[in-house]
Amino acid sequence: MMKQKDINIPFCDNCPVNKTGVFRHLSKDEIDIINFEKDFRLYKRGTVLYTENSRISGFYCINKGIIKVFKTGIDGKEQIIRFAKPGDIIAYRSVLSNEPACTSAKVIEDARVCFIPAHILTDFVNKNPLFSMEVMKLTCHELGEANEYITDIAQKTVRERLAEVLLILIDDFGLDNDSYLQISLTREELANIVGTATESVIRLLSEFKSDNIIQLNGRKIKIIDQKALKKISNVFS
Amino acid sequence: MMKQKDINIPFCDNCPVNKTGVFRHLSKDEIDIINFEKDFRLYKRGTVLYTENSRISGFYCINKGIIKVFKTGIDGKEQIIRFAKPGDIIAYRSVLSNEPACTSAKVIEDARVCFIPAHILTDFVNKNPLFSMEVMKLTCHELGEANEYITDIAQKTVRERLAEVLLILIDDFGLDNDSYLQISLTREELANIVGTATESVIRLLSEFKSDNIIQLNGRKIKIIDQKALKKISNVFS
DNA sequence: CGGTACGTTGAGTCATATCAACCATAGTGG
DNA sequence: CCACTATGGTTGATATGACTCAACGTACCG
Repeated sequence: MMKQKDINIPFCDNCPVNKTGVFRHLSKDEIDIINFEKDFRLYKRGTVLYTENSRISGFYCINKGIIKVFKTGIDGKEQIIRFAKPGDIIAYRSVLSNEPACTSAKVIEDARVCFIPAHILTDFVNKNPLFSMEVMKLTCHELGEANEYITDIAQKTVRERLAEVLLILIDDFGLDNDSYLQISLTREELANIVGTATESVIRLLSEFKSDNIIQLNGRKIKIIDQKALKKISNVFS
Repeated sequence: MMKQKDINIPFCDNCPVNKTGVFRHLSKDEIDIINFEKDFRLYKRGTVLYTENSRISGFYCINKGIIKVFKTGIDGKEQIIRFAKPGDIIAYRSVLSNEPACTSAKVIEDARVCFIPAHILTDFVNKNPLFSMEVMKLTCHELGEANEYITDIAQKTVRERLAEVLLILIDDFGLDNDSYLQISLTREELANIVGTATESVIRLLSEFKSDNIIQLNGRKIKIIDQKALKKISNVFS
């Protein structure tokens, strides 16, 4: 226990993740089990957590930082499927369906991550219906988002999608006091979310800039006109 | 009970669906409950089972026929997400996540369908861990497929995707003795899977035809050279 | 017989990908 | 300290895949 304190391992029972996330219906005892069995890890930007087609012996719970989850397509081009941020869990799909990972995961922003052995997830799912239902809801929610994504990519133009991606990023990571987007991505990464070429993202971003919708400082993107983005993206919500 | 026999309602306990599908771990008693509570329905081609954004009071189990599950995008253009065939269940996502449906469902080929009230699904998930795990696996599997789909649409050309869709249809619905694809779709429906314009599908199909990869008899598609399709689609499996 | 839905083909356009050159920055090693 | 290299960003020129629009053919149906 001292050791945990020494290197600043987060204790599960006061981890903010518990209050809101998928773990919210676990008992004190169950949380303690996770706390005991989990393996805490620090990852620098660029580190790969796991790769496609590999078998994984557990799942990851993000305490801090940002992870990108992606598939590798033609010519090794990455397609970013989603981001994981504090409170999110990743690789659970592979554990539950007992299949090899269908995605890879890489650190975007230095991260603190807990690795939790697979048997805990399956045990709890079997023994705790409330938890099970929570995991199910999470999966179903992700499935719904994936379906949305499919429709968008299939039907919208790159321009529309880029605007939409910016809106999603604003939603997920927020803006700081100066309206700067709180996640920093390379142009290539942006392209790999939108599903387009790096050059196209660059061109469209500078178009948005000349239209006074955003401002650009290197990788930092300042959002000026969110309404305009909504209009471009064809999202009316 | 006589009534069931009269109009040919399938009994759940000898429904082939039980052996392989998500229901395989239900007890005799549980199956009986479904059999008692389910509502059997016949649907003609074109019938809509449910639509996007509606609340659904249960889920559907397909006994016969084919259903298309789709989202409605820009200008009402459909994006087909998947097909449901005998043994598949649909709308369970909406029930489990307690969200409105994120898709619509329409009959492609005259269907026999059982409608099962929502509470049965949630009850069984809560009480029967094996069933719960089975549902979870199903969801996770669909999620994996959705991710695959996203990557394909984002990175492949229409030509590649059309070839891949044909392969998937062969996999899912099989070929008859004359190598004809066992599902009949309009050109527009094909386009709505691939995520392209109807005209593009038509042009590419006749290209495949002149390359002796397929033959066309109206909506019937005869598969001549599956290897060529694999090559075109960039799938090496 | 007209109507409706589906299929086909052609022509023109445009968005986006590709290819290539170039700049900026930062880290590396001699 | 200076090449050296790698990585990321930008811009321009060019090519082309795919969409749109439009016309027309076909088949089935009441």
